[in-house]
Amino acid sequence: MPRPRSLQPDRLAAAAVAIIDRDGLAGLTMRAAAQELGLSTMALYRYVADRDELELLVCEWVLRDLDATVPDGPIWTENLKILSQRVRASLAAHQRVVPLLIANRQRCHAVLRWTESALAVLTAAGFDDADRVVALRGLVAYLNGALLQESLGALAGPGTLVMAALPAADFPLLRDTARRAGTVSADDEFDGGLSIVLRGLAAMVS
Amino acid sequence: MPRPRSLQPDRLAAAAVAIIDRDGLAGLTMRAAAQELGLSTMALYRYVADRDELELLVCEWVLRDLDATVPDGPIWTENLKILSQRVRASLAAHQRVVPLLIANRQRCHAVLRWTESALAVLTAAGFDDADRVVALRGLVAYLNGALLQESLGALAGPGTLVMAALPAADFPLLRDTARRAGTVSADDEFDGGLSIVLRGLAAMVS
DNA sequence: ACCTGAACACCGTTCAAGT
DNA sequence: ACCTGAACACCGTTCAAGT
Repeated sequence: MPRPRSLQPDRLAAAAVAIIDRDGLAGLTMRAAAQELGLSTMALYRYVADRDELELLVCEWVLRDLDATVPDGPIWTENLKILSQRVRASLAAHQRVVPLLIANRQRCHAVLRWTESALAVLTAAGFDDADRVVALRGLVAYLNGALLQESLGALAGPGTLVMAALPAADFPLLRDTARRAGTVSADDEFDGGLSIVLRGLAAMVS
Repeated sequence: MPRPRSLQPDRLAAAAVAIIDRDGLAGLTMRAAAQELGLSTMALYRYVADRDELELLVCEWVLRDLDATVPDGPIWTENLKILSQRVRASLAAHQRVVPLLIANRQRCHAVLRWTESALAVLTAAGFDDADRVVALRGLVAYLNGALLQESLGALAGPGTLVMAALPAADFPLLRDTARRAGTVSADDEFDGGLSIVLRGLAAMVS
């Protein structure tokens, strides 16, 4: 009579995410995850082959509720905006997972489904061949970069404060811009950058 | 009579970069760096306080020849393009350093000087206040994302091949786009994405 | 069938000692 | 003043053993 598994893969992923949210990416170790679940370290290897697989589990779990259906509004740039904001919303509560998502972007099923939908919007807008490749990769590059920047520290975080304290003689504009940065909300920054990319894409097909 | 230091900080950085180029980021350890230089591990701590400082040294070394002067061509988007391409050119031979650069973006002197110049171009183009913050961060988000994508694997790399082998029933567009991706050069991809962002920026001031 | 604990080959870093 | 080696508290993972 087989003893039932004491764990759902879901619970393992949730525990790992809880650790990341609490202690950061560096806090996620096989030992810490096992302890969070009240298991021995080696018990985890019954559920994942190695640490890499645990990280993939984390990615899928964080995006488990991501709506990857194609928005069908009349303006295609708005549809891309909706898709982009859905990703950001899913990650809002688990920002520090972002580096794992970038590393697993080609293996994570949720990401692949999202990408298929983004391509559907681009295709309907008239992109094809090399243009579609460049458009998708350009959008994804912005998303990855913007989400990563947010995950590494808020616009008003300590790094920006250091720049705000730079000598005015050497870095007048950077110093001034860093000071101004504190007044821009994270939402406005993301949406503003996204609008730049979307306007650039629109210029590509017109 | 003080014994002369057996090492220039430059040589330490160069050795660390050589390891990264050869064995990847994971290959860079304090022990490996010391061995590369024929020193004991602990000798390194006479030159850097910790591993973090070694990584900062790597960032400065890789960008040591980065020209951060402000291009003074008549078209400001072209000037931003030149600045962006200079960064990519500096990193071309050391792509795997990119994650370290992103992590140290607010401490690396070479990055700060570059950013000051990018801001000079944006300011001359008429950006100010919150618009300038959003414009800079949008451009930097694209650059970071694009350079990181390149550093994690070529457009024609194994990850793309996996996507090209996806089931046509579930991922028709992604599969097709991944197949097409192999025909787009890394240069064209980067420049194409950059053009999207620059056109979007131009639309912001007109 | 599922879980555990010891052990191995690694990390970064502290500390006391050598020349 | 500069460098070394042992040691400590960590990693991920292998393997043999327990129930």
